[in-house]
Amino acid sequence: MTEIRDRLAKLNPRQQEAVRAIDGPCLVLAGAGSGKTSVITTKIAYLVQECGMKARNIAAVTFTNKAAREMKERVGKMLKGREGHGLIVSTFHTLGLTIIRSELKTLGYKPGFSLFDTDDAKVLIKELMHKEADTDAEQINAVQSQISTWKNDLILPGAALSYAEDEDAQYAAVIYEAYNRHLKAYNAVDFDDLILLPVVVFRDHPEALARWQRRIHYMLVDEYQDTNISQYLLVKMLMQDRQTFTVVGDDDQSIYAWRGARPENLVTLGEDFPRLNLIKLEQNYRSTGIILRAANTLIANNPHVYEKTLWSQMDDGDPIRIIMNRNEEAEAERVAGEILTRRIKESAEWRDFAVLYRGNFQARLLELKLQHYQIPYKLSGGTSFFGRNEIKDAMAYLRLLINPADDNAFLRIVNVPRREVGPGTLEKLANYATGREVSLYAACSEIGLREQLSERALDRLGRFTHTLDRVRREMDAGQSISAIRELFREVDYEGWLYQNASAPKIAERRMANVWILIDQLEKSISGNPQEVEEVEGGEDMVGDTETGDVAAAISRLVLRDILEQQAEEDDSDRVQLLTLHASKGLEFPHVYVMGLEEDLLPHRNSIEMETVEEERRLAYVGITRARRTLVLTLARQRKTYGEMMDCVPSRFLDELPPEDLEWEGRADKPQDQEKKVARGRDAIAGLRSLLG
DNA sequence: TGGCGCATCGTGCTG
DNA sequence: CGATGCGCCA
Repeated sequence: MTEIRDRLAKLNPRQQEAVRAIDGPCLVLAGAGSGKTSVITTKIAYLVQECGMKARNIAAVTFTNKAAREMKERVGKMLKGREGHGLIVSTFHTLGLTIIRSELKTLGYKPGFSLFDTDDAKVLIKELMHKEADTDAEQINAVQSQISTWKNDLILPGAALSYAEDEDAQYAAVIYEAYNRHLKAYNAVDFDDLILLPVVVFRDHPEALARWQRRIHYMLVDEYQDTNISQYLLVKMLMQDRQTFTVVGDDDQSIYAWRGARPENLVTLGEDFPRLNLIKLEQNYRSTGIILRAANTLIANNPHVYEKTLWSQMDDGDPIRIIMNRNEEAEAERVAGEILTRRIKESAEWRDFAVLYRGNFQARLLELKLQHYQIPYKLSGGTSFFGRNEIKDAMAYLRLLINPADDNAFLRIVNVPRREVGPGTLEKLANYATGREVSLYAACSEIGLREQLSERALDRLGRFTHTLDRVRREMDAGQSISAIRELFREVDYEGWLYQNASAPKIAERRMANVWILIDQLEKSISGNPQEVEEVEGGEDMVGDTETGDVAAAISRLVLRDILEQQAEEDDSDRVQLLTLHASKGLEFPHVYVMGLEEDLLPHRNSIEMETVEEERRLAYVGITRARRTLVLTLARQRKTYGEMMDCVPSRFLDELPPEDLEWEGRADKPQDQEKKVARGRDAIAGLRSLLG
């Protein structure tokens, strides 16, 4: 028996059916813990080893880096030698980036384009809005998220302008148009463009689509319920001719509607591909009977398109414990104490425990308690590294080296460290650049600028651009990383950090962060030069010069594709602290979910927006992460914005089967009474606010 | 130009 | 309560 047949034999009948369905479109409705990752990874191996398909013609797409990494690892174990060569396993965004890189010319972009993260985009939108009127942060956020929504829905500025109904939408559409225009001038794209632009280029250039259709013969999409319209179209376009794909999803785990996900894509798929083969995976291999029952009971409160009932052969296991605490500090204390004792009792490892919560801020108190007990933990979702000013500065330097048209990067660092380039100089420079229709960087070396600026100002700008020009030449000569390191020394970025920091230690730390970033860059360039090969016969192939690799690596840094790898390698034995969103796709023997309170889970915004169903799915995701024991905690009082507030237990607690629950810290009847009164009060307050 | 102090506001989730 | 941001003063 071959290895793959052996592997297949270990799957249950439904899973085998899902693996074997290779001739047409296939939708696998996979409940939590039903082994969907096994199905995807086995299917990839099956396609290669049993069906003779080349790995380079297969693309598996996920939503998170973590999921992509895990899948790569599992497939890597199955495919031997060069069998896996050229296989694409990546996030939607990374795939989009690769497509854009291969179709640059068609799209009208230049090599070395910048990738703007949400912060970069915000800076640009803010500037565009300030030209119109005085604006506050809230308006900026509103416009930014509106633009993002349009891009996710594949609505281009022209369409947005003509469809915009009210004045606000009209205004947002005007900014949208200007925003896109500026991005293009900066030779930059944003996160949403990574999906949108491939769809647009495929739509407008059939030969580009054909190139990629020749490259990808079979597609597998994980977490399909999380796709937005643009992502769905991307898959649909690539697969419309061959109709050979497998998408795996679970509408009960759709928790990203807030960022444009369309779980109804599960239904649309059946309409667009009538031959669709629908396979349900309903056997759960993960959780105890009680945990699974609780999950089923909870989610039964939501409407369903596809009915599905998870079952398991596991024992009932321990009851679910619900621990009510005096306040959020007692809650954190309790969770830390629980983990400490339970680890001994169950002779478990630290890594067997996960603490899940709604918002990252909830982790702060817990961290203190864990530190106090000297419990090792790993905090996930730390976007903090890229939020740091020194990292933003460093990224701006890198971007400007690769892409001189990136005015945003230019403006961030032209005077960092101080070069005595003030607002006056910049305004004149900007006016001149606008008039000449060139970038700020290019404008610096134009003769005409001499009439606008003083000798001194010109000299300062010149020194800045000459330094970067020289570094760029060194990079072209193949000395990228050492040239970059030398650049930071030469501009004395460290000195600037020391000047600005309140303590030398802080400056030291910040400089170390910059070196970490550059080390990562170096590793990723020497480690895997081009993760995905370019399409064959692509006339617009990205040259694989070293600067090209640096450019690609920088983009991947922005996508957090590289740095997390580092964190993951350090898979030491630690308690995992995660948001509920970040926990999707993972499992742990012992799970704690904190803060089961109204306004927190469900989140208050979701109550106001009447999207509590998504919060219920979020709770469902949390519950179904647990293999053996599950503990839900809540606080009677919680400090919000520094003010003590009374909390009401989450409605989701009432939706669990009471006989499987074991309450702690709840005085029986009177407490229930109080709860009802409080909830009534809440409802009245809600009504009042509705009536204005 | 820089440093400090006060005020304001938020704190849901991701690539 | 904390972080950020702005404005005022040196």
